[in-house]
Amino acid sequence: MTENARRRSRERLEERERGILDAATKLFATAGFHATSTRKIAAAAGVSEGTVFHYFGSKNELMLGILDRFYNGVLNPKAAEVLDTVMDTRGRLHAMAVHHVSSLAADNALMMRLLQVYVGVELELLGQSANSPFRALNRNYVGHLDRAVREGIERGDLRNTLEVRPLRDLFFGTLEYGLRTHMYHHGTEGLDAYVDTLLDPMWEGLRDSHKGDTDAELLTERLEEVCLRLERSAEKLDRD
Amino acid sequence: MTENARRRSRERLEERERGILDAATKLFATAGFHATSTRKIAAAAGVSEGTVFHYFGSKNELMLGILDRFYNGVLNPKAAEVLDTVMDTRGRLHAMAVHHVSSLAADNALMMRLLQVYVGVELELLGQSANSPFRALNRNYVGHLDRAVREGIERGDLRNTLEVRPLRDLFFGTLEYGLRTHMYHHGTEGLDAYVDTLLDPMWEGLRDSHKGDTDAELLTERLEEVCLRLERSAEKLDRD
Amino acid sequence: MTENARRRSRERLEERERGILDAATKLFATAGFHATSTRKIAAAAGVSEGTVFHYFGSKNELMLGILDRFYNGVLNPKAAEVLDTVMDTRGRLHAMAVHHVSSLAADNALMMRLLQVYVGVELELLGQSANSPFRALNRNYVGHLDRAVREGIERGDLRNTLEVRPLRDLFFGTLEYGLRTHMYHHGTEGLDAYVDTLLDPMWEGLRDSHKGDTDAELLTERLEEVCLRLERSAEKLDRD
Amino acid sequence: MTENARRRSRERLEERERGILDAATKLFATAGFHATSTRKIAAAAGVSEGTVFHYFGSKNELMLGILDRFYNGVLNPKAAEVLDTVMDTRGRLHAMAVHHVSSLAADNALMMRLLQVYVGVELELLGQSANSPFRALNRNYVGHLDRAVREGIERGDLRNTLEVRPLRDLFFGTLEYGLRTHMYHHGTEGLDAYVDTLLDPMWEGLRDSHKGDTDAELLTERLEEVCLRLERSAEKLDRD
DNA sequence: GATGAATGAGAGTTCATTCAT
DNA sequence: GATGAATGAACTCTCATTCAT
Repeated sequence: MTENARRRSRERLEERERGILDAATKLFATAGFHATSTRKIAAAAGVSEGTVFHYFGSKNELMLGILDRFYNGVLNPKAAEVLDTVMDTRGRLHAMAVHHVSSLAADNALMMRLLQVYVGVELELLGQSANSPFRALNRNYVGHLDRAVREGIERGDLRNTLEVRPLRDLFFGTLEYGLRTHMYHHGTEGLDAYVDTLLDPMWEGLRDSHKGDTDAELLTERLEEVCLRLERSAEKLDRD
Repeated sequence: MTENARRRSRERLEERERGILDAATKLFATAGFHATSTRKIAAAAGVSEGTVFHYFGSKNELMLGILDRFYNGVLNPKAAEVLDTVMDTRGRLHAMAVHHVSSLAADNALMMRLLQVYVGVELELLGQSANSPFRALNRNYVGHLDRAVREGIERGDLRNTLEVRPLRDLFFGTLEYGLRTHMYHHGTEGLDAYVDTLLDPMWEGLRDSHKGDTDAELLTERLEEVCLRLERSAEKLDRD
Repeated sequence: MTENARRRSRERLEERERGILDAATKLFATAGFHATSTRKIAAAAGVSEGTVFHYFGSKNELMLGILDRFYNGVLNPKAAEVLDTVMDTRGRLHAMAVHHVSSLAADNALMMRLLQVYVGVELELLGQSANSPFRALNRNYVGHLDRAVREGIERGDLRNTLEVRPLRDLFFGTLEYGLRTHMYHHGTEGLDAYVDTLLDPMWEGLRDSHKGDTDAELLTERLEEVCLRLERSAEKLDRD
Repeated sequence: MTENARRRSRERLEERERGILDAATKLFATAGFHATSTRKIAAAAGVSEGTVFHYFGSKNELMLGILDRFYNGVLNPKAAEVLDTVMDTRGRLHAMAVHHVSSLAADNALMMRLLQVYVGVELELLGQSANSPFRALNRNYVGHLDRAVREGIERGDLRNTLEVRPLRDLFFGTLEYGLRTHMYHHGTEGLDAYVDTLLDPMWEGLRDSHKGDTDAELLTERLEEVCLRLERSAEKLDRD
């Protein structure tokens, strides 16, 4: 076999594998894991049923193949890039949030649903064993946020009382829940702006607020707000 | 049939229904929806397979029955009670958070897993239609947080720039994600304390931080209270 | 439910079970275990596939059900009866041999083939574990021959040098091998006569021919012993 | 291509064929025919799946290849040798029995199990057609016993009332059944001694006991045998 | 000659659901 | 009202075999 032929052959294999993964991703995300038969996947990928098992061994490994591709092909590379490029803490959190949300939302939110789907599957298949391959993938990815937070505290951007675990929960919990509800109502439209909206109060809760404010400035701000409300009340009374 | 007999009979029915719900709840949460056959549920509840269908019509309706009992029997009553009893905003958020988390964590985290489980199921059965009975249950429950937030803003406890939707995401997203990771590592132990840890940065991000640092701020607060009273009066006039 | 109805119901169940066993017996014996699908069995028995599994749980248990019915329903009862009725040793062996062979040969030799079939199946499924249910069935049945032999020796009908294990091998090995070859050539025709042909030399080898020894024979024995000793000496020299 | 190269090439082919046969023999005997996939055989033999089919065409032909090698490579040559070397009937039967049993028992009883396995397979594949290649192999081998018996009768060593077919059944049936039970309990240990134990009563049933109706005749006979044996010993001593 | 990717028919088994009793 | 036997469609997965390379 010539060198060329071998390369062409390997490309064909990878193309098939990709095709099966694509089909399975779409179907799992659309209809759920259990409602998607291997037959349907094979048909959607344009291969025979046997081929699916030739490539992935079992339906579960196929699911893991999808997750693996997503974490190691999309999430991790971009997260690492963000940390290498952006330096200020707020910018990092923002970039990671946008990246996280938009990755999950890509392809019509396939992956987001897929992750939800997988939680249930994992429960049935693996209990919640710490050795689950999915846990490993996730642990790896979450490490990027940890680094951003650690360095943010070192630089004095974040309160030094923050612990890393609650922060993970605050960050990913908010983003994923928020993504879910936002997409439920508006799809991917305005998603980036919504991430900002979510990040604002979060940032307020995280940043080291001792930096910079003077009492006078604070006071002014507050008084202005009170005025505003009083004016509104006055208007209301006027209307009646 | 005497009145007594009729009552006894009705009690028996309700007891059976409860038994089936209990068995199904435990099994679904432990092993997942698909991995739990109706046969197992019947066996665990000590009834025949046919009886399960007599009471619930289908496996899906059984699942909905579980969720309904949980929302309307546990979540909603307690949430309403919190709002009626506790008045200050931070206390309300705290009480609701603790309530939410501990309800989900009760019975060895059965319900938490169950909700996860259900997301996948719903996807398979109903797509993501807005008419899903589960959505209705959830919408209803989430309303309690909305009220707490709305009133918190009115009182000036929360920034008036906050919108209700992102807040829901921040609140429930953080709590559920946090509950998941906490229980994964430590079970229910130290859960309440962990809720505090999660709530602290959240609160910092939500509360109207201009309150209170200096004498001037105290003065501001007094002004705000006056403002609030005026607002309420205005509303009263408005309603009448 | 009336008493009558219950009985009728139980009869129906047993009839179905019998029907499935019959169909499976015929198919397994005709085509082999692996070449017979559960689908075919269900069709032959006139029930649905699910029903087969309702009654027997798995294909293997179905096989065991067949063997159990054969051993406990046919072989054992008749063997016990023989031992209770016939008293002289030769008659017993003869009756048991005829019974064994004709039971195996009944139904167009279904059972004989079935046993052959099963040996292979058992190998694949159970290794050759001593706990195999099939071993238990067989051990039980073989006990009848053991008894006949033991009592035969006690009465002086059989040589008292005979051990029970080699005897089992001689008896059943000859009969089954013989049955196989006979049926291969002639079917069941002349089977009983053939059993006699097999039994004759066997009996000669088993019976206590010393009944009736003379002094001359004793002398011969002594000569043989001497001979043996000489031979051994020769061998020793040979080896050195 | 040079002569040498051609030879080397042919050797490689035969080596491969042998490798596949060895692997398949071990796997079939260990796990059974159906439980052994061609994939496993290929892996065990260190070749690709396609190669197995290049050499043997199908799984069944592979099985036949194994049996053929066993009969024509092991059983037949030795049986022929026995008949050419040993002359007295009892010695011949004994040598053949030991040979038969120990061949079957070699390699951890692989072949014995294999034959059991094959019976089931044959049933499924070929029905019981007389043309089966396996029958032919077996018929051929059994011929050796037939010859020993025929000549034994001619010499007056065996009763002239014996027919050849029942004798085959007695001989092979007892040996194979006995081998099975012996190995089940004790493996190959003490196998030769056990063959003697089986052969003793068999011989008693087969030999012409009329030789020696009178004591004098018996005595003569025995003495002749002793002479014969002594002569053999003498020859042996001579050779050294 | 050797490979191993691809096939697709068919296997055993499960399961929610029905309905006669 | 309660039962549980009966169903049959659908499932995941295996496998001997083929054939382009």
